[in-house]
Amino acid sequence: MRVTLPDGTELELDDGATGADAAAAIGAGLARAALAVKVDGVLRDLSAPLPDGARLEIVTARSPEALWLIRHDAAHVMAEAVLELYPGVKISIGPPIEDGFYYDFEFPDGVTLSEADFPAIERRMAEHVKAAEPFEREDVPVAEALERFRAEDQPYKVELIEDLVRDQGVETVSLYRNGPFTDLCRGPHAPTTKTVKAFKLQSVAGAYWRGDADRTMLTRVYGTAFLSKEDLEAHLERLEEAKARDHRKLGRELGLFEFSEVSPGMAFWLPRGTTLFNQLVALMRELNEDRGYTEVKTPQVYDSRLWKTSGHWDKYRENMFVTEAEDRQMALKPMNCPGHCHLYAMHPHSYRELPVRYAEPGLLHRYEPSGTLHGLLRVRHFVQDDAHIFCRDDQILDEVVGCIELAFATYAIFGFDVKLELSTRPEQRVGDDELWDRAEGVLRDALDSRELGYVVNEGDGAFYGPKIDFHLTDSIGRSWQLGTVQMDFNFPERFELEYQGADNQGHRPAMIHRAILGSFERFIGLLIEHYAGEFPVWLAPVQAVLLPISDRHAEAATVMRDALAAKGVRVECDDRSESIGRRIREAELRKLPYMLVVGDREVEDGTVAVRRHGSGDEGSVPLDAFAARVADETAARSA
RNA sequence: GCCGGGAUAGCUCAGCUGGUAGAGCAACCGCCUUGUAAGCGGUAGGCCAGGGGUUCGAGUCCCCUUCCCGGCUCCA
Repeated sequence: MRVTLPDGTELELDDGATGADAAAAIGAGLARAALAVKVDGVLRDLSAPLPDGARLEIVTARSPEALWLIRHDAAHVMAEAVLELYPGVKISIGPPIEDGFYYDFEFPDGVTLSEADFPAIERRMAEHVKAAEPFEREDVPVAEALERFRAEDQPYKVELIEDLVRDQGVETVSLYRNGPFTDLCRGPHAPTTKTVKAFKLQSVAGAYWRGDADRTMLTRVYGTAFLSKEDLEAHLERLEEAKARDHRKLGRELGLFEFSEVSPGMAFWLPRGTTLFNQLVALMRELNEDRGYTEVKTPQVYDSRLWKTSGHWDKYRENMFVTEAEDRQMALKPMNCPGHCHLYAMHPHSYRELPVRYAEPGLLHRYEPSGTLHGLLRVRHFVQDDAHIFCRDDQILDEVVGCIELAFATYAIFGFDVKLELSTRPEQRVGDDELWDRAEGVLRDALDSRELGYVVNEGDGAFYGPKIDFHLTDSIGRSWQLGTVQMDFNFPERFELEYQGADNQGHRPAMIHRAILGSFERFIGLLIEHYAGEFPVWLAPVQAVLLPISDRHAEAATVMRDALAAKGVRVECDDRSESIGRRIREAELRKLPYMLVVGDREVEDGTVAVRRHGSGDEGSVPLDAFAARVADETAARSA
């Protein structure tokens, strides 16, 4: 038999040869370094027989797949150690993930695991790694595997096998054994456990079996593994550095916002944070205005009647703050759409005026589960840069595409690299399937017309329509939704929205919900982490600070401050009797873009000595020139 | 909401197996009058998250509540 190597050369092998044989045929060094093979692009064990005519690639520590492989190995080694240290543990699944691996366990009653238990588990793992236990694959009939895991009292494995039989009709399953530990596993694995030299357990967490909140809560142990101790150390260091960018820490240090027990999940914005917030509101107003949106303002609290019309009372009430006044049931708005629909319906509309685009930086309240709150990234009180477009059928595609383009144009200002998701009809929904077919089709067409890549999240849409979401990851790799474009034929029906057509008849408009930043709160949280608190000039709450060298320069500096402020520069004057070194240090720590030192020379010449954050003294410039520079940078929203 | 872990001065954190709370920074008051990342001295500051219990005695042990952290489910 023969196989083809990545460089195109062909290799002649005995029939039944394995990946290991192939590696050995190429060279002894490669044979030693080989961890697995890729056969026609699929990762396989080194010990698996190769099919004739395969495209073959030897996977070594240098291959991109190597980390995935050894993290999977590490998960098995961890399960092995946990099973030994905690007899009676039930094992479920343990896959490699981005940056590491985890394994989900069910511990016996009364046993809880905490990070304090990690050293003992890690020690046991290290012993198994040192022993270089081979990973041995065995393909066994389903009946035998079931019998085995039933005998071992491993109900999760039994369930997994039963589901494989039911859903995929499998007749055999593969088991992997390392040392005394055997796991149901698709594989592949490295030849032995010895490649798992550099690993670390990181955290324990709860996780529902099969991600189902109605099922058992398992104990998930997260860890990571690398091919070398150096790589592991570097990774742990990166995590430490990421913590320094955490928006919750920077938000407090930079005096942007606070949280308090008296209002969980709702931010208190300090003056500087509010300035930042308002810059973004101004940006969105400008962008919206350029694209034909008109701003509206709608109420906070509505009679439950409105929420019954929209469907929120049925499908969304769990997430709403409900209250009572004058014997009426009222609720704070969790979304702006019903208010906007109601507003649209209050006046007749002609086909000539469509599309109607109502924008509103709308304050929303959502009663989010307590365990999900997370700094500014998940709150109960937030402002959405929301808009609703009411349009004719023939305008839908252009409008959806326009929203997508606005989103990309906006993210480009910040250098955000977003990922797209298309979410389709959920189980909890209003409207018939025909409307959903249409709505999902429009969104797909819009994405395809711009040749945009996206992943599909089946069943993840809003209860009134499918949506395109824009996602961004935070400093430690968690993904958060920013903007959204949602197609909706349901609300126009429920609110009986109409416009008068050229035929003088009433017609139903289509509706598009869209937010670009998503919420200002979440966006600012991500912005803080993105810039590590070093905001560009246009966003910086304080753009410059004047630093008079000594008390005798304070008056001149104060006059300069007022002059700059009059030209729109957000400026402070730090004339405390502290050393200039101290005041520069503090301004640097506050990450202020500009420090303006004023001494004898500057007072004399009407100049300031400009120091840019992070890059030192840039020399003196006339005060007016500095003001012009800041004005330019602010207007351009650059730098 | 669920699982696990936390909560000590404004901030970051000490406080061994129970014996009536400590540091650095910040703050405040002086002095210094300063040329590009910490000048010097002094003062004040805590119902140890809240509530119950065990104990002669609780920041320390137990229970409950609240909030926070890491995940899961859910979501902008």
